[in-house]
Formats: sequence, C-alpha cells, structure tokens
Amino acid sequence: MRIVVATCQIDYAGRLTAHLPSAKRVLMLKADGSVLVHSDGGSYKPLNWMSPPCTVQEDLTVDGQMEWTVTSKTDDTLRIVITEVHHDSSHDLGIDPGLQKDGVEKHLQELLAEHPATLHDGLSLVRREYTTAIGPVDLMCRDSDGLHVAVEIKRRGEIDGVEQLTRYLELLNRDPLLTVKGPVRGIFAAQLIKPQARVLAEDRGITCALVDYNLLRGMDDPSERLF
Amino acid sequence: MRIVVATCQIDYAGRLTAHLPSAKRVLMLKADGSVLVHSDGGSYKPLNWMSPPCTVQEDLTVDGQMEWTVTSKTDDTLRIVITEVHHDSSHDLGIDPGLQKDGVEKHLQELLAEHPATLHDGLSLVRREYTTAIGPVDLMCRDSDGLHVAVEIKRRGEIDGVEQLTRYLELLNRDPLLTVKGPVRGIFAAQLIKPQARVLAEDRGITCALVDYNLLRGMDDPSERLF
DNA sequence: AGATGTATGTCGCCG
DNA sequence: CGGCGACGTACATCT
Repeated sequence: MRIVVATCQIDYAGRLTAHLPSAKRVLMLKADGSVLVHSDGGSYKPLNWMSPPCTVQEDLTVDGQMEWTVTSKTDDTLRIVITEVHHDSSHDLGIDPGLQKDGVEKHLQELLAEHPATLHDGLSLVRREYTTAIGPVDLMCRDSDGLHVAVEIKRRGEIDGVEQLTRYLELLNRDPLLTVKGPVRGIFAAQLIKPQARVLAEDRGITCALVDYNLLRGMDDPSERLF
Repeated sequence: MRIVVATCQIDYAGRLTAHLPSAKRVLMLKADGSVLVHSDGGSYKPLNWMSPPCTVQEDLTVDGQMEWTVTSKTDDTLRIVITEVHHDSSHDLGIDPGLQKDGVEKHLQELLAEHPATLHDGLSLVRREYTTAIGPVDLMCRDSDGLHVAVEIKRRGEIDGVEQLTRYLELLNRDPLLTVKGPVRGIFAAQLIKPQARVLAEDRGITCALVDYNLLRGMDDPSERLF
C-alpha cells in the first residue's frame, strides 16, 4: 500500500467521463494495482478510483510534472497529474484475515429455519431455499393443519419483497402437490416492515411477522457462536 | 485528514455486527469525523467504516493500548483497538472543488431530446419526462406518420429497462388520445444493449437503438460545454 | 423528512 | 463467465 498526499488534477474516462480540478488530495495505491482518490469529506466512496485488475504507469510530463496513468482491462483510464507531493510512503500490510459478519439476511434465515414456530404457532420447516422456476423461496413450511406456508425473509420489509412473495405464491398455488390440503399461504417476515409494505401484504392475504433478532439469537445455541 | 497505519482489531455494531481480527491496516480519519478502515485489497470499499456525522473518542486501555471509539448519531459504534502504530500523519486538504461528471443518463436524455431523429428517421419530440401514473417516460415522440413513440433511455440497456418500457407502453396504449392514429411504439435507447435485453425487446416489438454518445456530443452546441 | 430512481455501484452465490 | 439479489448499499432529486 502506497499513500501519497498530493496536489493533483484528475481525468477519468470509462463508463462516464469525469474531471477533478487541481486540489490537494489523498491517493491510495493498493497492492493489487487499484487506485483510490480521497478528499477530506464525503463518505467512504472515493472521488475517483480504478478497480482492480489495473496497472499504474508513472511518467514525467515535459514540464516536469509527475503523471500517473491507470488503465483497466476494460479500457477505462484514470489520468492523475501531480503538481506537488506533500507526502509519500509505502507500507507492507500483508493479507487481511477478512471480515466476520453477523446479522444479515442469511443469518436471519438460518435462525428462522431453526425456529419457524416463532413466525406462527405450530409452523414447521419443510425446506430452506425451496427452489421454484422463478427463484428460491426462503422457507417452505407447513402449519399444524398440514397446509403449506411460504416465508419470505427480509431485514427491512418493503414493497418489492411483498411483490416477490406474491410471485412465488402465484406459482406455488398452481402446484397440485403443494395444494392438496388447501392453498399455500404466505408469511412476510422482517425485522422492520414499512407501512406501505404491510398494507399491500395484508391486502393480498399475506401475514406480516416482525422478527426479533436478539430474541432469536438468544434461543440459538450460544456455543455455536464466536461472539 | 489523518492517516494511521496500525496493527489493530476492530468491532462494529450497527445494522449488523462485524469483527476484524488483528492485522496491519490503514485507518483514514476525515475532517468531518468519518473513519475508513482499508486493507491492501478489495476495491474502493473499506473493510469497515463510519459515515459522518460521527465522533471519534481516543482512549488508552488498562494495558496501554490505544483504543478509538467511533459513534454515530444512530448509535452505531466502531471500536478500534490499536496494538502498534506504524505510521501517523495529518494533512490539511482544504475543501475539494468537487467532481464534474459527464455522460450519465440525464445527460444522454438531454442530448437525445435535442436530436430525436438520431434514434429513428423523422422522429420529433413531444415532451421530455412525459408523466404517467406509473412514472415518467423519458421521451415521448411522434414519427413522420404522426404515431406516438415512447423512448426509454439507459446508459446500459438491460432487461429491467425493457420491462420498464413495456409497462409504460401497456399503459400508454390504453390512452385513446395517444392511439388515435395507431398504437404507441417503443424505442429502447442505450449506449450498450445486452443481448438478453435486445432479445426481450425485439420479442415484444420494441425497437433497439444504440446511442453514439460522442457523436451526439459533437452535434451539440460546443459553446455550452465546459470541456 | 420520506419516497423514488440511479450508480464508474460492489459483493457474493449459483448455474 | 454471466445472471440475479442483497447491501451497514450511498446518493441525488423531488414531493
């Protein structure tokens, strides 16, 4: 990792064209050749960047300015003209052990697969990621009467999630094997359900279920968790 | 902007929970208080971060390690325990003049609104952002026979864009005022059209039009442009 | 402030 | 490698 603080102006040409007027900025050159241009504000997104794989070529212009030309395989180019270098240092970071995540949709799905009855009394799991022609249903369950129940899980329940579940239900209810005892019902499960999504779901006869992640996690075997 | 290269371990708790084991990483502290944790790979996205507005509190643990606690208004927290500092420098960057972008969908739309005939011979503009109940049609045009033509513009033409135009056409073709002389046709215009999108569009009777951005820009009045 | 649509989105999974 | 969906999506724009 090389870190350069420099007064520079930048031109990017790729999917779009962009220009950065001359100013003092931070340039990060990662080991894989990727380049990030950061200012002192904004968010984690750089002003400009080049994703790997790419190559950096360092040149000197006729008037003695340093110029970097970053080129990707897809012909995107980032041209950085450096007027003044304020800082330049390199650091060997090694390979990062990586990030351990917890609490995303996949994890919610695992927990609900273990405890389907928290969604509706008497509910039991048939299959996780139940495959259909238009995509996998998060959880396929059966209630105490033997009726099938399709569960769509979201961290945040919005309208598109209800649409997704509606499409699944439409398809599933054409399957004679699943509808022997009656139609397949739907449960829309999320940690937070937006009012519009709730209205749409209930209008379509889909049950909404709020998921308490911390409660579920507490029910889970703590010895399996790292933290 | 403060840049620290340090051996550190990190815990994040917010919308999700995440943990980073001890390793050498680059920490960027921006003037607005935001913090970015970068490794030597990946893309422009940091391993972990905290978006502004947030505050950084610097402490010393009982065993003499440096510890940063970054807190946001929404109670997200990022805890960074630093074992060893390899580099630490601060730089006054000032306010960045900002990025000038060129070639995004909006700009394409402006250019095509000025030159609709490049999409199809004899085409003339009726209205940009033609409002319907399900959203605005990018360009509403009329051809040399007086038939209405709805144009959907994308930088990259993919299936969802075709779906969008299909929905518009379905609705527009129910309007007796627009269909006096015949049905409303569709043109799917993009700088690049993916094969699947092209197949779907043509199957639905939608014409595909590749847009040559540089050509259009050349037709445009150059005195209006900055570069 | 909330809803909507775009993004040089990126990332990961699965075929 | 392409398609598809999730993301701590971020971000701008409009209501």
